[in-house]
Amino acid sequence: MALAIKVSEETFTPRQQAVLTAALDLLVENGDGLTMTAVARRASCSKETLYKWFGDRDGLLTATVQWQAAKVRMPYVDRSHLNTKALRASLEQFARDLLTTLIGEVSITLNRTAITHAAQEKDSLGNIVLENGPMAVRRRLKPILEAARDARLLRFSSSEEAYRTFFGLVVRDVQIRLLLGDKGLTQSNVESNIEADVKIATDQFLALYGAKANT
Amino acid sequence: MALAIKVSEETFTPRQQAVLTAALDLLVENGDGLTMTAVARRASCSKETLYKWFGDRDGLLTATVQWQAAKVRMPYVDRSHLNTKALRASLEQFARDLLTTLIGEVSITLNRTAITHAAQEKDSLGNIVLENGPMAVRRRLKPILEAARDARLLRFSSSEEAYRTFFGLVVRDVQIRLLLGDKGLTQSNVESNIEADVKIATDQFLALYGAKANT
DNA sequence: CTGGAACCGTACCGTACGGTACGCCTCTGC
DNA sequence: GCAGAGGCGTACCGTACGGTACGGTTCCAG
Repeated sequence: MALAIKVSEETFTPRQQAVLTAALDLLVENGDGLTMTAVARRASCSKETLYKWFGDRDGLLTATVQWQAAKVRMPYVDRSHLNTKALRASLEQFARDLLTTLIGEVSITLNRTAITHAAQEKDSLGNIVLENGPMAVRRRLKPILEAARDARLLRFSSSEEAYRTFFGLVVRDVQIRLLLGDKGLTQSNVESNIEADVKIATDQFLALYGAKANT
Repeated sequence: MALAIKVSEETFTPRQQAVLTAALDLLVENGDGLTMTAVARRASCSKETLYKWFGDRDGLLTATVQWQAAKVRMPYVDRSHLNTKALRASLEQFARDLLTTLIGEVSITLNRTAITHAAQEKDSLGNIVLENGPMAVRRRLKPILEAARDARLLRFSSSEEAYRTFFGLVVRDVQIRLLLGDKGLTQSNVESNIEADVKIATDQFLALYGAKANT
């Protein structure tokens, strides 16, 4: 419902961004404890303003998720002169950014919110998160993989399969465990192992798809 | 906070199971549309009975998740005479069961419910799902991997790392996409590819950890 | 100075839902 | 046959929250 907000083009005023920040903070702190009253109080604005700007609760939620999800950064990779070393570095950078992002509280919150939403025939939030998460990775990674294949650095028949393998090797069971609130997997705990995990995943990926002897 | 229901030992009466079935159905259909009134109506019982049996809404939810999650089946594997072929078959069976389970509507619903719950400092449901999902796989898979290592069929330094790699290779981005409600990934769509995906994942795992030449 | 737009704060309304109470029925043990 | 337990259906209560209305304040344009 609400207004179909196209945040992609729309620029939120600083005041509106402050409101969205408040909303996100509440989401992170409280999960779905996001009530309009709470947001209004936190942002020191009136509920009427919230409804005027965002239409309804769903609109506010959508704007918040959209606005935050768009902030996810993906590494740019120079595709012009790929060699074994540069490819490895690029892959490691991808893995590092992916892991760093998805163990962050913001990512966990956004994913949880979108999944909760998806549990009610509403897929809009899910699509936003998908588009800025896995699909963004795929869009950015595939061209690199294909360039590497053209440069005879990688071998695979389906770049889709290669991308999914990379994703699986990097993410493993980390994301689902974090989403489920696994206590044995604190954020700092994972964080300290990122570098090692990045290296393992990249090694494994190159072992599977590398054209030459691995490593 | 309800009664601490220990479903693990407790046997639900058929009538109670009928109620839990109704609750699960509502969860599957409606996500969080699970209201006490709806369950009572669907199960043709009184709300008073629900509260008597399950304490409160959370208790009913917990019982439902617990009861269903415990139904997840994991393949038993004969560890006595492992050889290359048997190992491959076992791994494929694991991959097949894992994929089949987690693309099912019940699994998706339980995971979504638990994640929604985890978004509110409540980790009980998350722990139940974790314990019967990823952790159950780990418990069952690790001994096999270690037996295979002892039999010189696999090589790895950490069975934990090997398990996680297997999990990642099998699950890839399928689960998160389903949880987020990705429309490009219908259940039947994935289902028809299970066999191929199982084979790919197993091949890849053996390529990485197999002691001899791969395949 | 004045009119109006934007917005804050708060009070208010309607509803949905968790939880309780109660009357009535059915089935079982004595 | 009868008492009591278990359970169904429904009415009811309290509250939390989405959404609206409105008075008061600030700020700007003319």
